[in-house]
Amino acid sequence: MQTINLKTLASALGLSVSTVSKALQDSHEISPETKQRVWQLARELDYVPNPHASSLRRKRSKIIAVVIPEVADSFFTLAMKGIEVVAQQKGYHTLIYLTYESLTKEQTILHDFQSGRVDGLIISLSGQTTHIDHVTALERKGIPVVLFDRIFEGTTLPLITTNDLESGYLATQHLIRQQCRRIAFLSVSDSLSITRQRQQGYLNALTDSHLPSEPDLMLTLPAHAADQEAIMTQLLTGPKAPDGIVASVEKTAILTYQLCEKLHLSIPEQLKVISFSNLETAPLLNPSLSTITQPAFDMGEAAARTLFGLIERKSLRTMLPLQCIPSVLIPRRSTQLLAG
Amino acid sequence: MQTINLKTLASALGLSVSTVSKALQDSHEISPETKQRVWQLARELDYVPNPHASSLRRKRSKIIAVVIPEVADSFFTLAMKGIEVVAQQKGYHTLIYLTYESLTKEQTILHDFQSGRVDGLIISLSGQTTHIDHVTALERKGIPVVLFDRIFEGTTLPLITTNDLESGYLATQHLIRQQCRRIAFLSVSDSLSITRQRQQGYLNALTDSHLPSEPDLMLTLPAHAADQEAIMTQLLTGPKAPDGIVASVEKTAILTYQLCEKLHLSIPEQLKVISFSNLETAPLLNPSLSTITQPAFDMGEAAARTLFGLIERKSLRTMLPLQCIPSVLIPRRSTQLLAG
DNA sequence: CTGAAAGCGCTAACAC
DNA sequence: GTGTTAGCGCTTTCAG
Repeated sequence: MQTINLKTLASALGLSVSTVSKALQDSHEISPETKQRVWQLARELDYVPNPHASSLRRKRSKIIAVVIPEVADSFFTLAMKGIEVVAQQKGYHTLIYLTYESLTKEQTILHDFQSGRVDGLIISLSGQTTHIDHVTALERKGIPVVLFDRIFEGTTLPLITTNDLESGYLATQHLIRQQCRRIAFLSVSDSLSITRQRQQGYLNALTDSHLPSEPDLMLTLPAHAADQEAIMTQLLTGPKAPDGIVASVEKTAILTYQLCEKLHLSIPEQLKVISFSNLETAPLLNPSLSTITQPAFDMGEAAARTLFGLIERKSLRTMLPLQCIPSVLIPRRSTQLLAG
Repeated sequence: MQTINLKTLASALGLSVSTVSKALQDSHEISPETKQRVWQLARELDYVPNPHASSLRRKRSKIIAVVIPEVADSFFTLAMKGIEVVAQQKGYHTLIYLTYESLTKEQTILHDFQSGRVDGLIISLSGQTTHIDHVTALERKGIPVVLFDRIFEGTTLPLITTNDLESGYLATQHLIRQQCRRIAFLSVSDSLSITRQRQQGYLNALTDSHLPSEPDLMLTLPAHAADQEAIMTQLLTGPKAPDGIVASVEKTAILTYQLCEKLHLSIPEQLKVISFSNLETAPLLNPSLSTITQPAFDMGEAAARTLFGLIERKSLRTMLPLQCIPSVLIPRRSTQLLAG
């Protein structure tokens, strides 16, 4: 089976390659009749243009890259979908990369993009990422980048976030109103801006309610599952155990639930829990989990739209305002105040 | 900033382009000294090869495509991760496409791959897909394809599945042993082979236990959420309501839970539920959900390994045996038999 | 061991 | 309105 390309079409039609090329692109310089002939034959022979040749020549690939730390989290799954919807609509293809929270991997992946492999990048930073030289390097090479969710503070790159500081505040305030007095804050990385924001919100809420902040109650869990469990057990069973938990990451809330079951601690009686989460099953958990629900899909969509904005009219690279799409607090049974 | 390519390197080193190219590929025809010089300069100037040029010339792209119906399901999220791990390890890039259960979209996406955009494809078919001409067309053009999870019966394409028939049987048998007598089977598509397999397992189990199969108890839910709810409510509140449910798709189990809460039906007292699912939170639901847990990650990994096997030694395209990775039944409270 | 040359398939000046 | 030409950046014969 001979692969069919512009040359095939051209000679079959007695036209030049360039005429066929222009006809297929519906160029105004080609007569309607010729276009018709070209289109028809192309359809008959099922011509599919070679994207590598086109990308090489045009110096743009119609491909974007999405780089995220993990996918086992409902947030990223939803965000990815938001991105994919827009990309498909725009006729772009989407390369996906997971960094597994590793800065090295992130750097390697991004470095490759110097080559012109992709026309733009949407990235949520790894938990290890403490500087973004590898990201700004791309920007400088003219490859548009949009940071979303796990952004980096103090950069002029376009950012899509949610109101992490405020949400951290509201989550904590909610627990305080439910009469918690010893509130723990759980995270998995302390280098991330979203974690710091959420934690700052937590601290602000404590301050505003004249509650002390105790370092022992602010836990950054290690990567390894066994260690996580040990540390958490220590927290929950210690003499100064908390009566409320703000889980800044879905995973830590799940861990809390698991341990509470194991340790026979009852939620919300002995411990109230609220989590940043997009779990569809949050209302169905035992007990149903109070959440700060992030607009994951919308954030993905916004990131993609912003990126295509930059790709399509690179010229006017005006400073884009930070786009902040608010999260919502949904109280459920896990933070319910019980009579008695 | 001038983009640096082979020509840049070559002239800077006083070598020819082809020598530099070969050196970078560590070809044996190049002297060690020359290689050293080339490598060093390449590193200094931060040379990154242009993949489009390379793909065009070599006629392979080092890119694979993953086409799946949805991503909002924990199965596909995990499977994707399994694929990505292998791809990254093999130095391949991964394009991701969602079909949103649409055959048309699936066809459009696959048609584009005729162009040589990707070196191989891993696909789980859309719910609408009733023939796979568009898939075999790729195979015939020499592009390896692996079907996973939602496969098509009666094809010689390599297949990665789990034991759907047996699992359907076991799930149903489990409910029967828990003294259910009117067991419903919920699905979202009846054209899919996995659905048919699971349903056949369900039917076999009924037969083996001398229970009648009632058409009214086999529900294929429509795509639209509102309709789903109406139909399910009718099922659950009707005069011939079931006392057990086999949910062949995670989504339908979640729906069942939601409606039971709304309708004040208690699980497992009035209704027992078991679901095909990979929900991490299944043990934490209220009540904890009995599941048939599919080896999602392993299936993704197996699919990717199989694909790379085909890509890397296309020649020996021996008939690959169907790979079946078994699921496991995990009984939890939602099917518990209660005293009294 | 190194280099010259051809060309992958497509696009974009620039002629005519 | 159509064709000619010259590459995009890389790989790969084939000479030397």
